[in-house]
Amino acid sequence: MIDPKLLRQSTAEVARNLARRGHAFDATAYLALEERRKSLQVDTEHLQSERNSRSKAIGQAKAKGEDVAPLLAAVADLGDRLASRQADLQALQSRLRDIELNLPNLLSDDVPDGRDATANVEVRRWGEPPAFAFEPRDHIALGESLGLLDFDAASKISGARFTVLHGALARLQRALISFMLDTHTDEHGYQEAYVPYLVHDLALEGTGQLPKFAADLFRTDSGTPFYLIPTAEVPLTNLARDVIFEADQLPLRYTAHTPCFRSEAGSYGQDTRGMIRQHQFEKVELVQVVAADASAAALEELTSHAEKILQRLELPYRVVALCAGDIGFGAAKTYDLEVWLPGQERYREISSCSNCTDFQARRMQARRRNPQSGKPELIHTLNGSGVAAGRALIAVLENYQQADGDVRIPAVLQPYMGGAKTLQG
RNA sequence: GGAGAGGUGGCAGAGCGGUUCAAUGCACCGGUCUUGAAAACCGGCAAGGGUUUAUAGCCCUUCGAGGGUUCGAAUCCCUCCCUCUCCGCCA
Repeated sequence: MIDPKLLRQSTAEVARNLARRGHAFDATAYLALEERRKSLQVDTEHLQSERNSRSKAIGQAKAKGEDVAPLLAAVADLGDRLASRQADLQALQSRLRDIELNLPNLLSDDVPDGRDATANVEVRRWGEPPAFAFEPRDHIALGESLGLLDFDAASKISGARFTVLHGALARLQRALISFMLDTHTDEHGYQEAYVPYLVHDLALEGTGQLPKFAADLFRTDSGTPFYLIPTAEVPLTNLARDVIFEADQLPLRYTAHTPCFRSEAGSYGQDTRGMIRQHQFEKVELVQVVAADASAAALEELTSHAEKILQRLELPYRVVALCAGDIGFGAAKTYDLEVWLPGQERYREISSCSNCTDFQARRMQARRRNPQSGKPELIHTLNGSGVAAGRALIAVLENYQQADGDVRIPAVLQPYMGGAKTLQG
C-alpha cells in the first residue's frame, strides 16, 4: 500500500509514478472522495467527543444523586446523528481503502522505462552458453527418454500443468533444494524456516496478492477458506506482521523451501509443454526484513545470493532489471535472474528478486523502533527466489546433457546424490 | 470429534455498567543519592487514526474479532476465532 498521506498530499506526483507502469490513477476522483472523507471524519469524531463528555456528565450527576432526566433529553438524538455519520464514514473509508489496496507500489527512480518485458535492461551476464557438438534436446525429451519424467502419469492424476518425477530425477530436485538451503544458511546468513502452505486471506493481503489477484490463487472450500501459497514469500514475510522490532534485531533473513501453487489463470497456451509453468512447483525463497535506509543495498546483496546458486551450479545466466511496465505489483524495483536453456536457446526466468520497500510493511504493520526517536517506523521487505527448484532442474538437464542422452550431475550436487556423477548413476 | 477453563498494555495481574478517560507490581528509560554500582526515593513509559508545517498540542479508536443493548460497555447479550487441560483419534 502506498502511504495514504502521500497519496492525498502529493497526488499528482504519485499518479505520475504509477503512470510509468501504465497504471492510470484517477487523481481527481480520489481527491474528491478524500475531501468528503476528511469533513465526514472530523464531523464524526466531533460527535463522538460530544457523546463522551455528555455521558460522563450524566454519570457524575447520577453519582451526586441529581436528576439526570434533562441531561438525557439533551442527548436524545445524538446517538442517531452519530450512527448515520459513522455509517457514511465507514462506507467512504472502505471505498478509499479498496482503491488504495488495488494500487501498485511506487517505482524506484532507477527503474528503466518501458511497457513490457522487451524493454527490460540486461545488467550483466555470467558464464557462457555451452557449445554442443550435437543438437541439444529440451528437458522434456531428455527426461522422458531417461524414463524419469512422466507428464502422462501426472495428467492422469491431476490434469495439465503437473509433473511426476521418478528416481534419480526426483532425487536431483531434492539435491538442488538441499544444496540451496545449505548455501543460504551456512554462507549467506539466512535462517531456515518451515512454514504453513495454507494461509489466511489476511496474510495474502499483507504481501499484496489479495485483493487484486485472487484469480491466480487456489482456495480451499473449507469452512473458513484457506489459500495455497503461491510462494513462500507469503508466510515468510508475514512473520513480521504486527511486530515492532528493536533496531538490533534487523536485518532479518529467512529462507524456506516450499511447494508453490498457482492457478496460472490467463496463461493458457503459454509453456503448456514441459515443466516450465506448473500449478505446483518447488522453490527456495529468500526474504529479508530491513530498516528503510538499508533496503537498496539489501536488494543487491539478496540478488547476489541467488546468483551464487547458479554460479555454483555452473549454469550460465544473466541479470535483468525489470522495466516499469513489467515490474510486479508490490515491488519498487526488481532484478530477474534468467538461466540459459539450450533446449529453447534462450534465457528464462529462474529467480525474481524484489525490493518491496514499505509497501507490504504498511499492509501488515511491520515496524521497527527507531533508535534515535524511539518511535515505530515501517520497515522494508525484500524477497527473491534462491532459486526456483523446478526450473533449476530443467536448466541442469538441458545444460548438462551429453551426446548419448545421459546427463552429468553438477559437482556441487554430487554429494547430495550419493556421489553419482551422472543421472543414470 | 467430546468435555472443561481462559483470552486485559513488554510480562504478571486487578477491574465485571459511569468514581479505572485500565489499578498495582515487574521490566525498561531518566533523575536524586553514591567514588562507582546496588538499594531506596522521585518522575516517565502502548499502538493506530484524524487535525496540523510538526515525531508540539488537541481529538477519536483499540481490553481476542465482529455484531447488539445503553446517554455511557473491558464489564451485559449474540456469533466467530485463538490458547490451555483432559478424553478419543491420528503422522
